[in-house]
Amino acid sequence: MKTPRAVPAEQRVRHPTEVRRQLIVRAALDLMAERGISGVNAREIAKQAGVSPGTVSYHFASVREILAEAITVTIEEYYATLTAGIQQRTPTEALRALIDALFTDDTERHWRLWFEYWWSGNSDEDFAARQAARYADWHAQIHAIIAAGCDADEFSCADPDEVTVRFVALVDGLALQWLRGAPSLTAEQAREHLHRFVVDSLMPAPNS
Amino acid sequence: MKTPRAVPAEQRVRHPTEVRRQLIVRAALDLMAERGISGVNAREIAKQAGVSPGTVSYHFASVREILAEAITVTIEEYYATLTAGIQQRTPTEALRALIDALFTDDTERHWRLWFEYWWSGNSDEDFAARQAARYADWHAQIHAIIAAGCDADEFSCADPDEVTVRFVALVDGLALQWLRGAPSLTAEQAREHLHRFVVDSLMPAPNS
Amino acid sequence: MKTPRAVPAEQRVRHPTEVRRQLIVRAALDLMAERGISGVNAREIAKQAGVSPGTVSYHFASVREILAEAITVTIEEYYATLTAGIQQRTPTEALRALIDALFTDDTERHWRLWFEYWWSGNSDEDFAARQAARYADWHAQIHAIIAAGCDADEFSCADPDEVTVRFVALVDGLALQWLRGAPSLTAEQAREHLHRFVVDSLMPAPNS
Amino acid sequence: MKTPRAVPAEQRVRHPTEVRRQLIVRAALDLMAERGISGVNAREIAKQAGVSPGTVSYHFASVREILAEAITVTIEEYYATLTAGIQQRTPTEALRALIDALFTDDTERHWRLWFEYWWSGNSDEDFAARQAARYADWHAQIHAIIAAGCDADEFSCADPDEVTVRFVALVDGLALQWLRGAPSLTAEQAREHLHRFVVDSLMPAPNS
DNA sequence: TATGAATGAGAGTTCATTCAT
DNA sequence: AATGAATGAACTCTCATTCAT
Repeated sequence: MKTPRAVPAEQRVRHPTEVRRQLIVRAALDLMAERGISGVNAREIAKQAGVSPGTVSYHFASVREILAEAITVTIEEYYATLTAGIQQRTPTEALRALIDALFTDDTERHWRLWFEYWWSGNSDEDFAARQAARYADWHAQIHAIIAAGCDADEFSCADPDEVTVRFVALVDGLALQWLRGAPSLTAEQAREHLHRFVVDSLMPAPNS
Repeated sequence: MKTPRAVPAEQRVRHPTEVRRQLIVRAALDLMAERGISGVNAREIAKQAGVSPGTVSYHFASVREILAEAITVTIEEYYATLTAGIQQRTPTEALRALIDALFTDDTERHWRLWFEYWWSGNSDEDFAARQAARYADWHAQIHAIIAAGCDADEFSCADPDEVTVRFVALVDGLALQWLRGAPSLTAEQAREHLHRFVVDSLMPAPNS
Repeated sequence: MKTPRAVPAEQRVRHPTEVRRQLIVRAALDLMAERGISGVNAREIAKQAGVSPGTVSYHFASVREILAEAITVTIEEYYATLTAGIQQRTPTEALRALIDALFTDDTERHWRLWFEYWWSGNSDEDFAARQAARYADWHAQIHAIIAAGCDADEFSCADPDEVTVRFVALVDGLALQWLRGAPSLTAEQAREHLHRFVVDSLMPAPNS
Repeated sequence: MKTPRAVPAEQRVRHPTEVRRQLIVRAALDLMAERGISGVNAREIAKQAGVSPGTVSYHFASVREILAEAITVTIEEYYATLTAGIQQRTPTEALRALIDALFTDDTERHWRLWFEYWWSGNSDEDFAARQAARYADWHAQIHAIIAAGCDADEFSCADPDEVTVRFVALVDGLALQWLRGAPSLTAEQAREHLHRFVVDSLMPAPNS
């Protein structure tokens, strides 16, 4: 998860723009995870990336752009991880895998960056639109799994829409408590709570 | 050791420190609600409060202190409002009143400031400790209502702790979706969802 | 040597201007000795004196004036101490007493303040004139003792003026090394050096 | 996170850091000599150096650092001048050359800056350590000349250590009187006094 | 493509002084 | 005589951005 901090300094390499952009974005991500968004500035990004401030400006129009790009990358990677665990399983297994992937030590960084960035006031319209779409996707994916489970009689659900909203809200709310750290909720506890929620809401006692 | 300036005075209004501090905090809150936390600075606070920058520094040691104070005030007021609606009611009525008070246009500002400040990295240890205590209070209050309802046989609940955690997480998660604005959840929908959650979790069908 | 830091705060007393001025000057001296001249400001002087900033401004036209007054007081006291030890003695005893009074732990504060203030750029013409007169006095006093010793055949000196200049310069130079602290010269060593100087220059071997 | 400004550029001159640092230090020295240390600030240094305030900050971490560097340069140059006149001479000639180099109109600026800075409270530990070493060097150099003179029978001295301390103190004390300007001692008189001191202390009448 | 010295507006903070009370 | 809230210019330092090389 940590980008190596290679800073040759003497033998500076020329990279195609896309490669250099990625290196800079990775450097920015490391800094953001370490010091928080307000602790990141152009000079530090340049130093972390092993290039001069001019190089950073050459490849990006502004620091804002770097941060937005970095957050986008973080979220893409996170969703890719989540989605990867879902494919080709029964709905029950899919939900279990999803919940287990949501809160891990690896994902804490993603959640933290995401929350912090969201409220930092740095997001522009373009970015907001993309994230809204991403969030709708996430919502739809949960809904699809639940609906499939209902269809296959794995789940017994009166209202899949209702359960979806509740599930998504619960995920965000538990994440918040987890990151906030008080009254301390561990990643494991958050996962267990979600598993219980699935059982309670979608798998009622067979004799009822 | 440099010669200082004269003071025109015009129409100086004098206030006791406590009054002036409150005026400055209110000015800061207005700015924070309008422009976000990163859009607030000492000069603007002074202008908004109708005083000179020196006056702000006279009453507060730092801008950070103003922001922390402002957020504290916001939260205190919000919790006071919530708590006011709870007293002297049956548990069922108390929960209903609480939910209706949680998401209103008035409270949006509180939620927004609260989230933004939380992630801004401006909070110090002292502040964090106070907020953790406040959050624990909130948790305890919900738990008390639910437990009282169970004791009075208004609610039927297997595990009050479980329900409390779920309720609190749901509140935060719905608030997040509401403020985030995508996929747009209105305050009314959030309230309705919570009301349904109470019915589902605490008031099962009587014949069961 | 330390002014007590009485700060009643509740029961503030009214003092005649001269008394209040002295209290403020003493407070300023304590601060100057403790933190150096650049570490002293109007607010701190007021706090140390147990009065409000306004009171300081009421009694003094400027901070500069307080500092000048404070240094003047310091020097007056120092010279009074030096002079006290000289009266009614033989020239030899007078010089000995003088040298012993020059460098003591008590006088370090006086020297330090004096040097620091001298170079701080705060001295105005009025102050400079008074200090020049004071310095001429000091010079004359040394000269008088030496001349008296020569007249009384206690000292054998070819040129009293010459010896006076050398003695005065030596005093200042040793003080500088002492305060500077490197290569460490103690107060005792400085005194001994001056005593040897007196013997060398004014009391040659009787058989020569 | 605020939008920055454009740069007019006009006639920007670019220098390697080391060159620019020296130019800034020279500018600071000019100001210090003219207005005293307390009259120097970052803005003025920038203006004097013909650069923007930002450029000053780019090359130095703080104003303090500039002042310390400036004083160091001053002292280095002064000692270099003194030392230059000493080499390859007899001890007698060396001392004469040294004394003549000590007090000249050129060196007044060095003495003044040195004294002023010493008491300004701006010096840090690092600086103090370096200056202590420099002062020890100076002491050692005087001692070496005197000892060489004694060995070569040019000087007749009972105690070279004693004479060294006295010589160094005399130099500082005379400098103080010279710069202080009251009771006015000229550079020429100071030099003459030191020459007489050398004759008195190290070159007694041949018949003794 | 990459550099890094240069920019300058603006940030937070300090502080001697004023003046209504 | 004493207060202390208020002032505002001036301070040092930051930093995203520019541009000649």
